Amino acid sequence: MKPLHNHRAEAMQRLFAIGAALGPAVTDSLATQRLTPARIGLVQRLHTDGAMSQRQLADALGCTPRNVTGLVDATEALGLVRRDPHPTDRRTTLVSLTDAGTDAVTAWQAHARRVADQVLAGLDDRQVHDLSSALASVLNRLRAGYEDDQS
Amino acid sequence: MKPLHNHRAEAMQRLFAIGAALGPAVTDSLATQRLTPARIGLVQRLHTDGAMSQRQLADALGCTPRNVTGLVDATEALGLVRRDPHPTDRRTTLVSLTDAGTDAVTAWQAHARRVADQVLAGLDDRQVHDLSSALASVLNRLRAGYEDDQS
DNA sequence: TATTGTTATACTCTATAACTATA
DNA sequence: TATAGTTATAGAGTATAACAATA
Repeated sequence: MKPLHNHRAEAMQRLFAIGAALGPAVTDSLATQRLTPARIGLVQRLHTDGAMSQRQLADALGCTPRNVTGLVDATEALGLVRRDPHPTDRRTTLVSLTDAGTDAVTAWQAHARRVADQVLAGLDDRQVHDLSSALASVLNRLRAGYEDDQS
Repeated sequence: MKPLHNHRAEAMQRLFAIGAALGPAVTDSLATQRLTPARIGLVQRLHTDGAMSQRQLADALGCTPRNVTGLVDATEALGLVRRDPHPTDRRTTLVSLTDAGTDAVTAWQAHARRVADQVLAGLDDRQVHDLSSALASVLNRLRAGYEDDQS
């Protein structure tokens, strides 16, 4: 029996639990605005990377073009994004943020930051620093090793 | 401008990223068995806490009784769980794991442990220990502060 | 009258496949 | 022939509300 391994299992359990709790802690507040995680993801992507075609959105979000159609339909109905024709390619639809969409992103990011401050309030600066570098290592492993698993 | 706050924002971004990546890293492997996160959650709960009524399952999983009906229908069709009449209360249905259900849980936990070993491989024991205690603090904040947000 | 689990209905996210318009 | 976005269809998770059987 290796006690070291138990520590690792415990750390992973906590990572899982935080992952499961962190999303809802931030996204539950969106429900009143008829927003959802997938929709805020679309709007946020446009805020980060600027206007793009639906095809580019599908690639950026890692989903199908059909899914993008639905998400753009929903956020367009909410007045957060706008469809415009592409200047040269008449097949293509350009999706861009409206002013209301920009407001929604900034309000959501402010809320996420408040949650962050609250969640990390129990740690001093040194602990936050150590946590952050450990998480960076975990992230690298997760991203690097994940593709290998598929093969 | 407070640089300390940037460290905290960075740590939170990494927590979010890990939360978003960790789930799929473990649950994608279930798709071939027609299992899903919600279904494995039900089966795992029965493995942890033993047989219980659907009402108790709804409370334990934090969802509606209607949702439990669907999840039990699906996992029962897969042969992982079984519905039995309650010995005294004829309204109640007792849900319990089958042998195949137990096998599915242990196989899934073994897979999750392999992912854990891979993900934490970049950290030494001391770092794992520090990470784990920092995560415990974050978890406490998350669970304690979350209810306060609602009020 | 309250509780258990169901049917009925609806919304969201997601996917594949077939189709239209355009390149 | 290939690409962009759509309609058609489907499965999964989730919710509320109405209902039947039982307590």
